[in-house]
Amino acid sequence: MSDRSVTPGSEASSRAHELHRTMYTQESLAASLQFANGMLQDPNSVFNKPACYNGIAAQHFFPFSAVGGDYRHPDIQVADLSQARHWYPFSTPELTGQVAGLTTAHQPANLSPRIAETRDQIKSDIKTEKLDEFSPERKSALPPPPATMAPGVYHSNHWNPSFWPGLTHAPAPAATPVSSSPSSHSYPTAGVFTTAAPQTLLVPVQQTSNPGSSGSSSGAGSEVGQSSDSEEEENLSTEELEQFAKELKHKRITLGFTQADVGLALGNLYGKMFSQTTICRFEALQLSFKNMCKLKPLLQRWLNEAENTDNPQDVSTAPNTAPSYAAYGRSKHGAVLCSVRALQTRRPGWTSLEVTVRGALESYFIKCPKPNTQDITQIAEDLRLEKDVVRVWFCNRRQKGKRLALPFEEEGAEGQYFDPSPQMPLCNGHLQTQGYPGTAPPHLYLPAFHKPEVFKQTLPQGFPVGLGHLTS
DNA sequence: ATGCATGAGTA
DNA sequence: ACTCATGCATA
Repeated sequence: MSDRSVTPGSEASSRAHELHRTMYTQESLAASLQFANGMLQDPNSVFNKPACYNGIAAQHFFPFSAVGGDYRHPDIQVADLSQARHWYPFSTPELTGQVAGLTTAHQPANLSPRIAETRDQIKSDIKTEKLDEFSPERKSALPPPPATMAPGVYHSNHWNPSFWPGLTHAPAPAATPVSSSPSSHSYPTAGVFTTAAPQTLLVPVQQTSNPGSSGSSSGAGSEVGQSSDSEEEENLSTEELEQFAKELKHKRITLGFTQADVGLALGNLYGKMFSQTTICRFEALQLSFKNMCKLKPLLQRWLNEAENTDNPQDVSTAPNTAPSYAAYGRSKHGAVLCSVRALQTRRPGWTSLEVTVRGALESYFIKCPKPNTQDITQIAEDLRLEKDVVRVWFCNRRQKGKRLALPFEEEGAEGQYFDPSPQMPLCNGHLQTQGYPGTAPPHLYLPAFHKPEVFKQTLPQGFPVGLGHLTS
């Protein structure tokens, strides 16, 4: 423990300027009854297909949140709604308190995803609600959300479709109807969901398609919504995905759903839950193309359902009685948490690196994005961190790098972007701090010089890229 | 919205 | 040991 710098809040300052508008606590909510048995399968096992895409070309991230930023317009009222929905106060396990199987009836019975009271009210309550929202009736009869979102508020000028040149999509096992798909086996623990509480699903899962109303979505309407059971995102274009992401966000907000709602709704509808994080990243185009393609059909269908039903909440989380999503999250060991205690305990392995440490890691990363074991050991020693922490940090940094890689490129420039995951030789020689032997030829990996903007997003605010002890 | 983490699949 | 998909915890 001594080698970890646990400094919660250390990031606050660096990100504060970006978070000023996010005044809410994480939106989160209860899962639906059918999960009460605590058998949530590991999401990863559901879709994770081998899909041989390796190397850097394998995964193309959308460079940045093309959608997200559009909602920051102060003059767009809806923006508030994007954060709003907190009718599910139990964002945390401790509040939910319920563990699968222990109890399933503490959740508000009829949580409507509608926009509640006034935004002001919502905001003012946010902090306090966490503690007093066990009242079942609360928000059960919220008025429908004002669908006032102005079309056209989305401009993702930033995102350049060309980031996914010639991508060979990835067939997605996706959107498998809860109970009758040939590919239903894709859901390992399908059994749990097959019963997907028919009652909570007022909308026929198999329906389909087409929703005329939501059609906008992929304007091309190409892939999705076709057949309920086999939505293979074969020919999704980047434009379609981008468009869909916008549409999803827009409509989700208009309908009064939070990202967490959507994630849970997918679980209710299709047996595959997703976290707020994933939905957020989807909307922000921060997932790999392949992943976007995989999720799109599910989201498309949810959207269709949500739009075509009179009771949006029906396609929502139907959260009445289940433990929060968190309760089903993977524990540090990949197992479903099964005790209140566990739920209330903070993740043991969580490491919060100090800003300076992060900066140092960033510097190391600039010099060598892919340190070998020895490098990692060295870095760990230098920074007094556990090797695993360092290793994971680099893994995540590389992953993140892919998302930040192409923000400013224009069409046809794909080849020159900052390559975040080069199969480059290890940079032993670059970590000179300790002067340990290195053999790899020097490779220039100083994106900061090429993409200053990228680093603005990466480095802690005000952090000097060049650390003193890091001779470059 | 994002940092740190897990775990499956893969090379 | 890495990539990738994904999520908890937190800002």
